[in-house]
Amino acid sequence: MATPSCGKPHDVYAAACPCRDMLDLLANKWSALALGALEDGPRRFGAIRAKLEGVSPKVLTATLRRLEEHGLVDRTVYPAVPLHVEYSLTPLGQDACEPLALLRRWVVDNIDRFPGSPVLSDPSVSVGA
Amino acid sequence: MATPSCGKPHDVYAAACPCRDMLDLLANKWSALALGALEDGPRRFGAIRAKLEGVSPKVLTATLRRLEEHGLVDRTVYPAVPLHVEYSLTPLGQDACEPLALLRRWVVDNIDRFPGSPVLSDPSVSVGA
DNA sequence: GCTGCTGGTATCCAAAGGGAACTACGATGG
DNA sequence: CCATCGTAGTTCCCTTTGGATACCAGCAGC
Repeated sequence: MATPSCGKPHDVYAAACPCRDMLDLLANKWSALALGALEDGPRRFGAIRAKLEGVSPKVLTATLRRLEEHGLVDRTVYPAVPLHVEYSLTPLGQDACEPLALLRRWVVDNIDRFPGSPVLSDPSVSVGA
Repeated sequence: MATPSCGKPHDVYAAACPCRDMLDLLANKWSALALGALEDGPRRFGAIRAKLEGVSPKVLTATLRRLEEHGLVDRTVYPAVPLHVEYSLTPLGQDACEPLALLRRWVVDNIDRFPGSPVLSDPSVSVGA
């Protein structure tokens, strides 16, 4: 159990607990995807951008910087000729990937159960064809 | 493994996949907290609001409506005198709680590893005393 | 000197988040 | 009769974040 220095147990439901900020950081679409993109090893900005389809460079930069600030990713610049920047997970970031990977996976595995998926209501579409 | 009816595997990294929307819904601070607040059974609006310290009624309403729309929670109105509204998890919502609970728990368990936690840099505070 | 590659900023606009006050409803009660 | 309370929101306004597009810097090669 968390043994906080503040003398009371950490609780994501408490507004003042730093947990709240961490949850806000991790419980975020782009953070969850970006960390997942680094699971297989370091990646360059362009590669992450390509993997996270639809992310704008501004938002991706902001997301990565925020993750870096909180010690979840490392940013390494190789000042070679075409400039080369690599992002990688810190040990903490790797650990954080586990629950996020489970969440991403749960979504993928259960998406067809959601109402509103055009999928469910139309048996005529070729299933698994 | 997800066997999507669309013929190709679902992928949260694909911009066009409905998974993206689901991830956006679940990978959200207030959604994660609100679903967790309903894990122990139905709760009333006021109770949820009290548990999720710091949430404004506007945002809570929006969050719950969005979860309801996507079939994760049920909203039941008891038109008694003082008006009574209960929110509860659907089976899908209950399932979604598992990965979210793991995430919340990971945050609580690992918060002290984060740099920037005032905690780490000050051994004078009684840790686990 | 122009193009291309890489890794971003700058700019602008729309959407979401957040705080505080206000509404509707009927019971209760002075 | 009017005021007050409790519940569950809604409305307003402002700030923050997200998102799309355009542009910039440094250097290789042509």
